[in-house]
Amino acid sequence: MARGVGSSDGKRRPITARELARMIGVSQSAVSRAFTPGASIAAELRQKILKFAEEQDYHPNAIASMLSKSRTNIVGIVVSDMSNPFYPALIQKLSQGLQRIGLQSLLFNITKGSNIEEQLSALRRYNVDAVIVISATMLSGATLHWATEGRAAILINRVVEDADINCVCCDNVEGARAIADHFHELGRRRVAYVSGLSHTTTNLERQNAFITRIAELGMTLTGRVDGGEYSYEAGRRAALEIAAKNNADAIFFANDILAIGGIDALREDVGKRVPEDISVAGFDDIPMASWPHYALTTFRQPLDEIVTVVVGMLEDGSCQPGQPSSVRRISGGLIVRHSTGPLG
Amino acid sequence: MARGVGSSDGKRRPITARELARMIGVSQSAVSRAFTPGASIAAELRQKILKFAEEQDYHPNAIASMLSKSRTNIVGIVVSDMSNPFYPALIQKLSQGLQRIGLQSLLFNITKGSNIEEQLSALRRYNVDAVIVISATMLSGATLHWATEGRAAILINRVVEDADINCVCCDNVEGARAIADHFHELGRRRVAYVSGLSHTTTNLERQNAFITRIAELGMTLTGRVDGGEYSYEAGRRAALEIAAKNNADAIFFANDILAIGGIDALREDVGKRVPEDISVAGFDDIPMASWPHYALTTFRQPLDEIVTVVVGMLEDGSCQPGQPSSVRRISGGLIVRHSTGPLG
DNA sequence: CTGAAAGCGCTTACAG
DNA sequence: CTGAAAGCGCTTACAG
Repeated sequence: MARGVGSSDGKRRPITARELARMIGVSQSAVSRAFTPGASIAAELRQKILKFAEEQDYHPNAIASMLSKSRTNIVGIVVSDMSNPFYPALIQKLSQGLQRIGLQSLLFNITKGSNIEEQLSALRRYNVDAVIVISATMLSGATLHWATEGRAAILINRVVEDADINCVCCDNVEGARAIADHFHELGRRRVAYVSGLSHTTTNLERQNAFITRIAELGMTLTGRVDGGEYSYEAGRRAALEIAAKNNADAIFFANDILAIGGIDALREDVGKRVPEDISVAGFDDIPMASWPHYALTTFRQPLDEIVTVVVGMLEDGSCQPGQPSSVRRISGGLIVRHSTGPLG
Repeated sequence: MARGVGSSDGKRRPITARELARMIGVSQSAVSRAFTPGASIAAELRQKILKFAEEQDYHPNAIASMLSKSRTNIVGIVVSDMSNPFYPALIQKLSQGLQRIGLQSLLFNITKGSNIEEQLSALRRYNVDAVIVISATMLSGATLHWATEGRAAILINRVVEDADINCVCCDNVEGARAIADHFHELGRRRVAYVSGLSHTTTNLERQNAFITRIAELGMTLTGRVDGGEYSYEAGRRAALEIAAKNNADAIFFANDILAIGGIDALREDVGKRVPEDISVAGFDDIPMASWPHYALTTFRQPLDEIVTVVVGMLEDGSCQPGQPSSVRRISGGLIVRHSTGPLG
């Protein structure tokens, strides 16, 4: 076998509990108990052992612990698209939230094309305690089931109502309605909608709520384009398409990165003024949305609350396989900026 | 103990090698060998076992394997700042590169303020095979040594020449000189420099090379500001400071996200034209650098090559503790865009 | 090539 | 409260 990571040259083996126990003259069980909160061990013995451990730089081997407790304290985080700036922010907050309750994050970056089950096989072999799926797209229902069966699982920003699975999701209906209402108040009447991936639940919820609401308000849907992905480039292409075919005076993009691409296309490629000629709104409130050139009106996804709910479910065990699954909708908030100013 | 992730309710225990072996009527060793590439086992036996395994949905338990091989196939990735869009892109490519050679990524998101060694303690307890440190900042030399001692380690974009540690880094000197040369060709003569964190090696290299080069070229350094962090907001603040005090006709920002903030401040807050009044260049080539409003001239960090080199070092074992450490400089490339157009 | 057995370093009933 | 011992599910010399 090739050398490479893990070959043993140069690595000093760390000291074990048994060795430490022998040095102190206690049993190995005692050492284990000293490191187990709530274990039945005399306070002084624990102190003594911890002191020696410190001196000898002993740390319990987590791998051995995993094996005997059949619990890893590892959460698998399944992601597919870090190019949408919304995800890095979420992942960062999430992994920090998990760290706070003693859970580590094992990152699974799935890519289109290659065999996804193969990419996720480590999820099962490593016996992660829980799976958090952030990639709204990419995973079919079957793969999702396969990847999460028999273990705690939470989907973020993807909803599967029928299947027995936990979902934590921004309130897309609330958000899409808020955008529609906002367009209406601004006097916009010919609106268009741009989706990222039309079949995703995130999109369906936003799209249906938006279209329903504009109909209620007596506005016209002048165009609907599917970008094919949630990206800056897709937003540009979609905006061009809408500008070419429709006379929309407002566009709601399914998320911010699409909207930002859209604004650039409208201004740079088509020569439209945003917002004077056409209002643009997005969804998420990524950092770039507040950059002055875009000043994008958007519906904020409450990252902190989402993370709090997810971490809470992991902490209280309510996402365990035995438990009834739930769909948690987290309320967001409309952020009005310049991209939806008055007609000019 | 509280319920929570890992409590056993509802989880079916997966089948073990011993159970599978009994079903087939072979030894447990045989099952293990069937799953070990290169193990001495008859081809037919292996096929038979793999077939049964498939049927019974048996997968070797990676935790047990880790314990007996004392090798985890896990790489700890230490990150501190995912808000700079350069890092998500790097992490994504890196984790995919690692996955390709069978390594999983355990993410460590360290945060200012709290105890870093505590946050990194899992790095040791989990016995990761290797540590990749991406956070240029945050880690003191001592912490770095503590976190990586005795195991394979690679620093990305941070260089510690004296310590015995592996570094993979974009050629900052090449990049900073290229920017200086480019400013000079454009006829700019009064240049300023903005750092993110002045004490980081990344900054020192870029700054020193830049300042040295402009001196060689007979240009004047009219200002130097430290942003205090690599962020959009810091870039804005720094640009304002420079605009207020100096009459610079070009600014080199230590990275793109600073430069983008700088452009916005110059245009929105100070009313300067970029590039007609002042040229702006950055470093990294993040996606936003190519957005038309910024069209930022920058020095591209070759992400793919960096990842290739890192993965290669992990694969061939050259980053093992026993091996001599090395500093690998990866060559980048100047990307000229509109932000450094001719004087207007 | 194959199996029995020791061992990886913990946890945790069990008995005292 | 404490220790001896079985067990977590693999890997891998060792003997055949």
